[in-house]
Amino acid sequence: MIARVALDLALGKEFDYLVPPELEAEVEVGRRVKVPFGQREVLGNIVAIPESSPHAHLRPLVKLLGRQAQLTPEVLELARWIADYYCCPVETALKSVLPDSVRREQDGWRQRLTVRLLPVRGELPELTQRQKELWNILEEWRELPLQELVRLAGTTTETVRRLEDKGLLTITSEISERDPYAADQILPTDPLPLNDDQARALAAIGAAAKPSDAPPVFLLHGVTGSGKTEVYLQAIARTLEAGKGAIVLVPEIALTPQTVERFKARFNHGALRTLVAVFHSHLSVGERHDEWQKIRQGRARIVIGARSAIFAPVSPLGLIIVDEEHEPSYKQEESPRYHARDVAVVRARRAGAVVVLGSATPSLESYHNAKRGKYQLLELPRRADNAKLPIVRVIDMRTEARKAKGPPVFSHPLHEAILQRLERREQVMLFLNRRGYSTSLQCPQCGFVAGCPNCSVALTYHRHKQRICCHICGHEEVAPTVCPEKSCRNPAIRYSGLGTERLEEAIAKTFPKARLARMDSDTLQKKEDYRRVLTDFRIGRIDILIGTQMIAKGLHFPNVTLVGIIHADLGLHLPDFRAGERTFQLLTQVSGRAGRGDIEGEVFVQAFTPFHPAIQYARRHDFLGFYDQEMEFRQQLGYPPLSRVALLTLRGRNEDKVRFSAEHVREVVVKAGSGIRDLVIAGPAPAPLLRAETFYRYQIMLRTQSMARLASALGPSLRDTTLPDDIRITIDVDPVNLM
DNA sequence: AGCACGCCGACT
DNA sequence: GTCGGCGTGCTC
Repeated sequence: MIARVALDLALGKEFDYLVPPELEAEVEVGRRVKVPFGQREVLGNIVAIPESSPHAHLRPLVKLLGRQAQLTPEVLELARWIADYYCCPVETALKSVLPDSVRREQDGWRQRLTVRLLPVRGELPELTQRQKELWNILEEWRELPLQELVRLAGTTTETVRRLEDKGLLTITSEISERDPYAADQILPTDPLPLNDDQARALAAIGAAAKPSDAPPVFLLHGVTGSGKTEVYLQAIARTLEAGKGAIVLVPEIALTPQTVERFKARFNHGALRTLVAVFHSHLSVGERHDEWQKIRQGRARIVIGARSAIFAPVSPLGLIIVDEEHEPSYKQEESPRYHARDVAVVRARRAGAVVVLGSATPSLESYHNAKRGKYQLLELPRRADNAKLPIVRVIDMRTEARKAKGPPVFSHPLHEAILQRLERREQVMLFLNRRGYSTSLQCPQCGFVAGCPNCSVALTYHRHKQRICCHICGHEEVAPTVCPEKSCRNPAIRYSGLGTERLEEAIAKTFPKARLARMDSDTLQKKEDYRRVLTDFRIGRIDILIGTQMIAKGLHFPNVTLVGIIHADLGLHLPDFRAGERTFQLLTQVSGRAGRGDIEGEVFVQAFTPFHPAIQYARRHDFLGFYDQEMEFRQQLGYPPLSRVALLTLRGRNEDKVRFSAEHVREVVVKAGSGIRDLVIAGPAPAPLLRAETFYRYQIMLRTQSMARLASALGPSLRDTTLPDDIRITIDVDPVNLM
């Protein structure tokens, strides 16, 4: 018997081993193994059991790990698809598909000494005072961890051992499952009544769950607060009733205890009682192992987690939900560079499962698929509590700048609105997607700009630290007080461009009585900080919350009636064809923070290009209008979703060498893609950020409608291309970040 | 990935 | 004479 093994080394090659006769019965595809490899031993996964091997001399495998195949056939196939489509070795795909916690050689279970009461035959023997107390406690519990018993009885393990010697109890080592949510008190909840739109969506999803050969992908387009989660919960309930499991993907930042609790509360109790497994980056290795095993063993049938939860071994799988499907965090920015939303669609199709992609601002890709009938569109156009969408006012900062001497931090109307909220004891959120004090430091006399020595960006001034910092590589230096240019030394160096630190200062100066908090990665060093600030804000200990990205998503505070977007066009002019889409999404999401509950919200959008479509359509809450307009632009330039993109990036420390290698790679691509009619090859060109972390980068952008074909041609031919060893190449299929 | 093999320069 | 630098090639 032969086992074909993909080793835990990205060699892009599988190796065959003999199966020792005594292991033949246990060997199966997907199982982890330890095998000899040259002078050492390495771990890997059995990926096939072939009849014969092209190799004459096979060595026997050392041992099998675990009790059953860690990779289900379904997940293994998914890894193969990822390797093919995202152009990486299968081993690299396998690395993402199986969590580290279940790849290890030693068993991942936590063993604990457990004390169990034994039946007493006849008379109870003579016991000391301490022993008697211990006995009484154990009689009540019958079985409990040794540590626990010792704590309760206030004695030492020695006393317990004495009782063991007398034959009154046994001490055994047993698996004890870790529960990251053990401390939480979760009260059960019942399904909520649905409004007509929700009921219609649920009915469509439910009808699709009936066995069929091609269950549809639904795009659930629901405005912020339209009650998408309740639809998810009830759709999951129906999936469980049909005897199948579900995977729920949420963006990492939305994976808060509240989100998890909402799912646990519904399914940990009642007739459909099932365990809910949770995956997120803050779990320990051990917790992750136990959560994974819960699913693998079928004790948990619902998984909620971030990107990598799409690989959870749920079987049979009936439903996949991808909440906030437009979120860029679903794209993994290292190899394998997969997009969890797209993997979800592929996995569901193969498993015969239903997919629900939910968003208030769907990605153009998904909405386009819905429009051309590839996905089925479900709409939730109203807020579930019938609250109105906030009024959005766009403020032209050009005229504001003309009125003042230079651009003000906040406009007159926003100033007035903040004053009014403070008087009414309502809360305000101010959003500015840029941290630090000012974005650049410039000498007006000689033109000097403080730039990063490692990256092609200006250094950001951080006033609190009195340093200038690079937001790409982390380089820092002391902020100069005079122009550093030797021949200049001008003391009047100028700081320009607004960051959250300066916004906070300006607010503090203008509204001295208001209680402020700033949330960005500079103020939040620990994750408790995040929770603490949000709690303070929720209970009204803060009047004005200032923040970057991180306050934009998913948070809801009923007393927030005003949201100010300080610089709406910040991201609009980035060299990225999705700049408009991102801005539209961000403005819509941030606006959604205003006015839940019974008070109508108001949003002020400050912009220097107030008539830009991304801003105007967001102002009118008009997704469809934005979509049509943006699609026209994408069409003209042949960008996604009308084509698909693959981005090749070469990086190295010598710019000429990088450029030269990129030219060479272009030739390789021309050859590999010769069979693809609509292939457009652009570049090589310097990356938008030419230098990052001391590396020069050049890019080649490929566009085609047949990405699967291109990818499977590209992967092997680029792997066969030899480049200088100080030049690295990455292939990003369906890139989300073009920088 | 990591380890051996191999072929040239410095040194107890 | 031996120790060790890291280029090249191989591992079923």
